[in-house]
Formats: sequence, C-alpha cells, structure tokens
Amino acid sequence: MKSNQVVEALSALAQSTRLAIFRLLVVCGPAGMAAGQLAEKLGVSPANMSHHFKTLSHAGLIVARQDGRFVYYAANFAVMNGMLAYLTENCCEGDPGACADQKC
Amino acid sequence: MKSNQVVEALSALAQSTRLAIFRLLVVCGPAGMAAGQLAEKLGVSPANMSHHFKTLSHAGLIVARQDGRFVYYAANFAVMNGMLAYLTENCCEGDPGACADQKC
DNA sequence: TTGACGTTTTAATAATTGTTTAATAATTTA
DNA sequence: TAAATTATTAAACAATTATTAAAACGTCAA
Repeated sequence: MKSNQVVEALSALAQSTRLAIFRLLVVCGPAGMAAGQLAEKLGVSPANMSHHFKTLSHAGLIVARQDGRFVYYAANFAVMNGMLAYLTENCCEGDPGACADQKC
Repeated sequence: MKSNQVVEALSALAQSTRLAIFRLLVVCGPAGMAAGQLAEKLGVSPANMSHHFKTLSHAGLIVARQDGRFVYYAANFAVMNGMLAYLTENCCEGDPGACADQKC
C-alpha cells in the first residue's frame, strides 16, 4: 500500500461522523447497511451523509451496492487492514522484545 | 479509548510528513530519534517539524524526552494500539467466519 | 559570560474541509 | 404517466489546517 493511499484513508477516518459510519459498517460485515438507515442511526442529514460516503468510498474504505432504490454500503476490510499494517510495519526494527511491554 | 481521542490520533497521522515521522519512530522503538535527525532524514524545515511534533504529541502518539540540547521523540505504542483496536472493534459482529476471506 | 547550536514559538498567508440549503437523479408504486 | 421515496450533487460560507519566515528560548562549550 502506498503512502498517499494511507494518508487518504486516515484522512477519511479522521472525522467523527465518518469514523462512526465506518465503525458501524465494520460491525455489519460484508452485508453492509443502507445509506438511509445509517443516516437515521447517526442523526445526520442525507446530504451530509452522502458527502461522507463519497469521501470514504474515494479512500477505498467502503464500497457501494445498489439494491432497488436503496444503496448499501459495506466496509472494505482489505483496505482497512492494509492501512493498519502500514502503520506497524517494521515495528521496533522487527525485534519482538524491544516493544513487548507495549504490545506493539 | 474515546472517539474524540481516536479522531485526533487519526487526524494527526492523516498528513504525509507526520505519517512519515510516525513510521520512522515506530521502527526506532522506545529509544526514539532526535528532532534534528528526523528533520534531516525527511528534508523538512525544523520549524515545520516542530509544528508536526506538537500535533503528534497532543494526539498522544509520540512522547518527547530532552537530553542535553537534543530532544528525542519516540512513538507511544499504547495509544497507537488503542487506536487500531478501536477501528476493528466487534468486527463482523464478532463472528470470525463472516469476514474470514478478508482477513478482518 | 559570550557565542554557537538545536529546537520551539509567533504571526501571517494560502489551501483545504465540513455543513447547510436547494436542486437533481434514479427507482418504485399507484 | 405521475407521485413518492431514496440518495446524490452543486453552490456557498464558516472553520480548520499547512507552510514559511523571523524571532525567541534553552543548553552547552570555550
């Protein structure tokens, strides 16, 4: 995963509404949740949600799937895990003992 | 870990210079690295670096330690891991099978 | 104590981001 | 086809953020 992609993903999650959206979708799993249901659950206007979905989608963190007049969003676990791995890469020079106390 | 703390940590990492700083410090381990050395390594001005250190420190992601006229910064692994755990909490409703394909 | 070094702070400007309102698009039901 | 539902887009404004240059603050060595 490239640095720019990681920055974009982190940036997408660095906002309270989007973080809440993403966390709900992580719990939902691959089935995802409808846009309107997420909006209601979080008490955010549809227009505002749509902007946030766009940001998260563009970062690759969520994917959309249309079903009738509903749009279901689901977390993209591959991108999430790529981002997490990028942050911890070569932790403590790969020496497991060096940061054992900190569960690194 | 609280949502606001996580947003602050993600926000701190959502910038290319700060992400690079943090990654170097993760590799360094608890010993850390001097501010000037990091600045030189990344080709960023000391003043600019100082601002970024402040942002990362405030988010709790790094800690400073003065040694003579040098200031050493080190990654705070506890906060990093807290942040990572927050993102994956209750993944796929805790069902390991639901997202097995995606290494969640 | 003077001067040099490493780092931080202040102040200013340019660029990016979040939210709202209103309008638009796509899909279903009557 | 027309109306209703679900979601997205466009435009505008307020708020936040990144960068630079200059000045200031500690610390050490002569």
